[in-house]
Amino acid sequence: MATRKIPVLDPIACCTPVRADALDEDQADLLARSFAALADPIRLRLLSFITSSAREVCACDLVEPSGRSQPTVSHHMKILVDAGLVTREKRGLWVWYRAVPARLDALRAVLA
Amino acid sequence: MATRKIPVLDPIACCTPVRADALDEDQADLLARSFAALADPIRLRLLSFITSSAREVCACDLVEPSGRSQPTVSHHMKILVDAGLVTREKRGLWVWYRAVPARLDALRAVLA
DNA sequence: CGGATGAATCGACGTTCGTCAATGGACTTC
DNA sequence: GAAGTCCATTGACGAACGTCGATTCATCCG
Repeated sequence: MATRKIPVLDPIACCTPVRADALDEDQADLLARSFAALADPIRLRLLSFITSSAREVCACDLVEPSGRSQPTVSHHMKILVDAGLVTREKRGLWVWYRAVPARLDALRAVLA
Repeated sequence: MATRKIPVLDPIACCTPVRADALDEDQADLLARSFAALADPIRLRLLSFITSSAREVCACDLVEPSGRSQPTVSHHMKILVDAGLVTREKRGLWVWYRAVPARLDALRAVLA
């Protein structure tokens, strides 16, 4: 397959800020999906656990502090990964998550 | 009543960015509510209609371009107002909405 | 007062979401 | 290869959400 697999990232990074111009339906739909990933307190905390750590974070270190079951945490992490806010890397038996600063920058730019 | 009626605004403006420190549950809850207001394409478009206009916007001018019924638009505007992103002012028979730039700034700061 | 108008509220409906227990899959170790 | 560990997926359930038609509320104007 020759096609790039990052269909969600670019349209947001390039679209005009909310304050400058009215959004069309497609832009609004993409952005809404991104903000929806941030619209849950558990996901915000999971994200902050990762972003506030200098490097990456193991999935096993997210369950206990989040106060949710392992399947629930896995579910929320999938949503964050699908939104492009976090990357997932499996090494051996463990999974490691990293933040995607550029993605946060892009969302921040939309609110300018 | 002597109590201030802006319980949602301040805690967000003063909380630390997601990238710097882990959020506690209360912070995460407040922030999630704010982002949830942005997590719907109709609301994002309604907000952009207002922010992209220099001044205020009449409620009657939001129904047709949004493509939703009047009760639905009213419902979404209430959510935006409750989130502090927009102010609502009734003058005579019409209702006028204004953006709250400081609120967008505060949310932007959280993603820093 | 009485009719007209713009917007909020209500009631109902189908859809999506957050959650967990149970299960399955991938990988390591013995 | 058998047992064990970590994580994802499935299935089910109640709660919350988005939507609209009908109604109510507030305001203006004869």
